[in-house]
Amino acid sequence: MTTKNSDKNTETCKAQALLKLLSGKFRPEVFRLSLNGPLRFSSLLRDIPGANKQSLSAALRELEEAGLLERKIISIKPLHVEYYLSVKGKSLVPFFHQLESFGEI
Amino acid sequence: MTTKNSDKNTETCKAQALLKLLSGKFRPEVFRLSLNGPLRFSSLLRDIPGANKQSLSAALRELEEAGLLERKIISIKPLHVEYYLSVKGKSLVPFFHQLESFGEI
DNA sequence: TTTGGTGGTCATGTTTTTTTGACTTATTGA
DNA sequence: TCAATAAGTCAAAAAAACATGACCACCAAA
Repeated sequence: MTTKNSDKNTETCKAQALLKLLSGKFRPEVFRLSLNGPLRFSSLLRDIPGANKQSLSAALRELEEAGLLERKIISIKPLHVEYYLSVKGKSLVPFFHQLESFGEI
Repeated sequence: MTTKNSDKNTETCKAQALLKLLSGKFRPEVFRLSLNGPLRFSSLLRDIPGANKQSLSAALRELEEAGLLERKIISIKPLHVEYYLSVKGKSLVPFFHQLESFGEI
């Protein structure tokens, strides 16, 4: 088939895009922290060592754009925003567990 | 437990290190191409679109240092080198397949 | 109408990664 | 001895990622 090679390339590109998305700064931390429930921007900033607003913001935005996280304004009083794993995001959980176990090989 | 958090951090760090190793330029391609059997430097250079010697060399060296690839000189005629997946490398195969399927979500 | 809290953005530097092009080593065959 | 081929290395430039500090938007209460 002539499509075989191009299909494979597409797969590789997607795998690479996903890998890149997940491996950027603070992304694994955001991911793992969000396993325990919804997260607020300020708490992430506090809880992730060395995190800064700009990178964290970029991480959250990109993960949201990829459909892995969802963003929800929960209060307008002093303005609260929550980030939580989408269904798609939750489907990556076993992947992360696998990754952590591989890390120990 | 006080160890719980540090354990998780260790896991994250290891996962992150592995993510970095696997997500670098051309690494997923090298990985997937090597599923079909041993690879030569020049064929990788040909088959991976946009690949350049330096980055490819770095990818191969790092994957070898991590124990995922093995390097073998197979001929001394015009000097041939083969790269192939180690046992450890092969153990990552399902992980990559999972990644590729996620890429399509 | 000024202050305070939360959740950001923007412009600018700095650091890390990747690319590029010239050079190297080893071996064979002419 | 000289060219050719495979598999690289090295230094420098270019590009991408990341960090920093200043600033903005929104709303409420004082």
